Amino acid sequence: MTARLENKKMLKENALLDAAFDLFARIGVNGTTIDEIVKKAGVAKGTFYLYFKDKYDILDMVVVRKTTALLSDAIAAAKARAYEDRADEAAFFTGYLIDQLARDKLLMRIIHKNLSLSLYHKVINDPVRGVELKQVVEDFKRSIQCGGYSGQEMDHLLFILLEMTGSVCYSSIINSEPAPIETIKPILLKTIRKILA
Amino acid sequence: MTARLENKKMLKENALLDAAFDLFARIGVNGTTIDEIVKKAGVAKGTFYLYFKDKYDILDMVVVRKTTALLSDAIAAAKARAYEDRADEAAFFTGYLIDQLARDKLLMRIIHKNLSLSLYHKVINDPVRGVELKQVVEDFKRSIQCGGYSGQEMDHLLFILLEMTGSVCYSSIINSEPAPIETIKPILLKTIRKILA
Amino acid sequence: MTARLENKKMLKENALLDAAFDLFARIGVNGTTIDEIVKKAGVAKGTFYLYFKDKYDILDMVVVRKTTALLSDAIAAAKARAYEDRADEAAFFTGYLIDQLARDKLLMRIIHKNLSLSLYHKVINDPVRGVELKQVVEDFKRSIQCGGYSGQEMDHLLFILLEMTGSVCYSSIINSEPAPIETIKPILLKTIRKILA
Amino acid sequence: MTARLENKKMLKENALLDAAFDLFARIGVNGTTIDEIVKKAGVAKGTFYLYFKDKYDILDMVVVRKTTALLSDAIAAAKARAYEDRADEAAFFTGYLIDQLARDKLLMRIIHKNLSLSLYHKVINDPVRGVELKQVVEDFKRSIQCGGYSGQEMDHLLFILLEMTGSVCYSSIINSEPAPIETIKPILLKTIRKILA
DNA sequence: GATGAATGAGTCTTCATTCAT
DNA sequence: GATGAATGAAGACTCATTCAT
Repeated sequence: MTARLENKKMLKENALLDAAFDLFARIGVNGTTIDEIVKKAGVAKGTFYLYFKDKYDILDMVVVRKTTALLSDAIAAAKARAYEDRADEAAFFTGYLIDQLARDKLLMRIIHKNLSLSLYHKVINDPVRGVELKQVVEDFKRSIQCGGYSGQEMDHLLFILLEMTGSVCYSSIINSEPAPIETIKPILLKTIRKILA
Repeated sequence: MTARLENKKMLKENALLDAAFDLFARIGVNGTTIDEIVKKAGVAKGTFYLYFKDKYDILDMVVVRKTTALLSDAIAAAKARAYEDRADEAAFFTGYLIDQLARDKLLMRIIHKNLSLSLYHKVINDPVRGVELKQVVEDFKRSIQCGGYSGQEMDHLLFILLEMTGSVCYSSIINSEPAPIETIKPILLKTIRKILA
Repeated sequence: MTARLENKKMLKENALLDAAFDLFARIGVNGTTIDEIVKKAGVAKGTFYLYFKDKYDILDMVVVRKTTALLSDAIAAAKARAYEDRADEAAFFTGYLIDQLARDKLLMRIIHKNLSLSLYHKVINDPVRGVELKQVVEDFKRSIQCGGYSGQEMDHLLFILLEMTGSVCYSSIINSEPAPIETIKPILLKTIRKILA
Repeated sequence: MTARLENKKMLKENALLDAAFDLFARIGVNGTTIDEIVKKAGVAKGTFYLYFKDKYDILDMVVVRKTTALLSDAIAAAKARAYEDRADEAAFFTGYLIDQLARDKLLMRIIHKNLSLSLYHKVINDPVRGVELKQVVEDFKRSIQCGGYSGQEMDHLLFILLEMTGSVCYSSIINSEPAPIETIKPILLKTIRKILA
């Protein structure tokens, strides 16, 4: 296949992924039909099945793509700062993610509702960008070593922090509950700091 | 209407609620059809619409009922202990809830996936048991007054603790991720203690 | 059965007939459910079936009752005038009916859409008021004897006049099409006069 | 799309329209189900919704199609006769329509029961055949100018004549009430002539 | 590869009718 | 007679998936 044709193929696939992302985030996965996706993408219905098995297949692709892009972005931003202290870098990293998600509510919705652990592993094991991601996780763990948690506990603590951050941000960003993210963010960071103290 | 008839009506409604709870928790709300609910409940299809508007109506009823029962239960257990210290009582309360949810995975699933804030308010404003619930919330807040948070922040902190506990327990109890609840529980409680320190 | 009890029965039946008339005229026969009728009438669903076989049974009753009342009324009004000339009486009779129907659109709707010939015969053969009605018909026929129609033709002409009047009035009264009844009525009467000339 | 495919599409749509026409006329609109229509048309249920919104959508299409064909036909027949006198042409036109409807009872039923004014306007404003139709209406009006009606009244008179003709023919053709159309037709024409005298 | 017409299983929802109380 | 809870057949509509072109 020529590069040009390859390109045309990618165009269709991307159009479908973009359309699906928007509809899933706005209407919800259940409320979205294949018909709406292909119409929004401007391709024929049959074309959908050339690229994806079904609705949940494209959902996974969407989530992986968006999550990878988000994390990749955060890594690049953090690297640009060239922090010497691992803890500072981790803090910046977290804050950066919160800010991104606060800005893009659709992204927040999609990721929080559909990022399962299996998809997370798909992201982390991506041959291209997985390496950097794993590095970030390691850095993060090293930065919290001083909190009084054992090595084994630390893995779990990271998970607790992620779950806490994720679900609190979701409620705050999407529903302004119990308050807008501007109000919640400092309290959240203060709490994280207390945990890591 | 005679008491006997009234009773028969409640039997049908309860059969529907029980059937719906089980199916929602096992198969998921979307995967469950009205047909399955009525078949499991042993009533005719039309009977469903005698008591509920649609699937989401009965879902709300199920969640409210189960949440109310769970909290009511926890309150009774806490009162039986007659704690003098508010913090001790709050700790027991939290632990009791975790244990209950660990024991009943279906309950964990239903509540975590479907307890919205509006439904929470329905529970808390129940004329019969809402009073006690509000008292528990107040007690909890008083018990964490020493954590270095302002009055306003404290409300938000309670929310953060709830979200953290809820989402971590869900993952741990349902998927044993990142570890079984027996492993996670002490780390979670340790973390809460650090936050409130 | 005592008169009092008999009376209570009639109350229910009348409540049902009144409710049905209103709903049929407003929502249409197909759009109306038994449930709505009994709710509006304030009786239990089962009670409906004590008095009527189904929706179309009560519809017939409603139409016969309303048509009989309307014609009875017109006859009484015509008699009160004590016309000497049959043609004058017939003209008054027709005008009276048009005015009544123009005033009561629901009545117009019910009668035009549901007065079949079989129901008309039920009305005309009513043992109590049928005699007067037949007399009116005979009077009418005699009054148009001069129009150049044979005896056989005259029966059919009466029908033509009724159909013309009925369908034109319906459209005019209900939809103001092609113009309001005030505009149409004189043209219609002028036309009838030309036919009978 | 190829002409062949386009053709196959039209076949399905036509099959549905034909099936619907027959069922509506025979069983009535309310008595007819989508299921019966698709079964008779030999297409799948989903196909129905590809072409029509619901039962009332296809009903409108059927009525417009049939009415347009009928009038188109009558115009062609009248033109073939090349009448010099407008009144003669109008008389032929009316008679032609009555004969057609007497021959095709289903057509009579569908048109009389479902040709609303809004649909009539759809027919009359058809870009292809609407022009001729409007011409016929104008010719008709000019032909009755001598009846002693003012210009404004004439519009309404045309409506009165149409309503009279339509409802009388319906009863006579469908129910032979008060007599078969062969008997009624001359009386009806005689009456029309008297009105226009 | 791309298309989009066609399919029909699957679901929801309504409502006339029954019958135990 | 009166009630109204219960029924389940009937019907409308959706939508993922296929396949001939």
